[in-house]
Amino acid sequence: MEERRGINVKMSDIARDVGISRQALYLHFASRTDLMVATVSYIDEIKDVTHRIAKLQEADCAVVKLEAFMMFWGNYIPEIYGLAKALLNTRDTDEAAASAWDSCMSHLRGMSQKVIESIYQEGLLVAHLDQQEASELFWALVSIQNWEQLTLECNWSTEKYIARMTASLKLAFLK
Amino acid sequence: MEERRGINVKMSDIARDVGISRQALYLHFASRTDLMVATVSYIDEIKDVTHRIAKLQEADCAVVKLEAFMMFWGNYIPEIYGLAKALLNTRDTDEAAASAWDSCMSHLRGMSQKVIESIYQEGLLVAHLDQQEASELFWALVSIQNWEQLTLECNWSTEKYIARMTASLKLAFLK
DNA sequence: GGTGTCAATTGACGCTGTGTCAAGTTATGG
DNA sequence: CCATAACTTGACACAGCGTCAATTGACACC
Repeated sequence: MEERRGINVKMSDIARDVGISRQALYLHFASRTDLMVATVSYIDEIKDVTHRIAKLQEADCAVVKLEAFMMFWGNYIPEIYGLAKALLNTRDTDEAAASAWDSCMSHLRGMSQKVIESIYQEGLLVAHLDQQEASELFWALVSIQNWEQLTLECNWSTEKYIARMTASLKLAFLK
Repeated sequence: MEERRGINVKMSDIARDVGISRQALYLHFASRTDLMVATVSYIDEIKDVTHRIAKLQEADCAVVKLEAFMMFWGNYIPEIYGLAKALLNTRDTDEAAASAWDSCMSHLRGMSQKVIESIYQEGLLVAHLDQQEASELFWALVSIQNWEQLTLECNWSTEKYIARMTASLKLAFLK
């Protein structure tokens, strides 16, 4: 998935790489979507995502929290991009893939909300957006699709992505 | 395409709607991708897009140009979203669809560049971004995927999208 | 009225990729 | 030695795209 950036990865490819027959994959996973969903959970566990996210909450001010979030997220996306892309591609034809994606996205949405809430509580949120609007916009701006466009199509490095995005988010949301 | 938002539209569906047989579609279009590409051109022609875009250049200051662009673009996306989505979905498996999409996107990129250039020339561009970086970021922010996320998933109205996005773009790019 | 052309029709087929099924093989532990 | 679990092979159904051959119907032209 990561090698091919989630595109053109067939069950037979996976089986070959793993060293078992295509059919044997179905002894472990009910479907292609099921395999992807299981992989998402596995990666979350492996990379200790829950813990890393919890640590973000320790930031002592909103600006630091925003910066910490972008540091985490900007470095995390490249690690999961292929799988995310594959899930995204499957989403339109497969209900289960759609809800798996939505579930991942709602986590991200929750994180955006936390950041915005923190900004709001320090009285730093720009006047023209309420908390919900700001969260939603923030969520859109840090979406994987935007990362994809900036890094893969515009050749931004991870560092550049993090730096420019962080700066722009500050301008867009902080008074 | 628009009805179903570009998802699950088969050649047989199109043929049935048009009132001819599936196979007859291939007398007019070499492939599904070819049909979509032809439709893109058709729509561009019908909606007089080139003309509407040219008019944007008449704006007499950068801020007005940015506002005019968002007015145009925010109202235009809903009209072409289904087709765009279909093209986007096909992109990963079909080279021709990919380059058709890229061509559309490079138009948008050109428009972003024009807006940013205008801002720069009036000395209003934020200091932490050069012209190219700003264009690329601008392009990402006004992407169809962001529109999709905000309007379809967050239920923003077209007006809300235009208003909030315009305001945020100003904050992010103008001194 | 006959003829040629063009658009469309029907029915069949090949291809890819997912998912299923049945029958047979191999390794391991009791 | 046997039962079980994990895996294998080969075959098949199904959806969707794209192709092909044979046929039909309408229309213009002479």
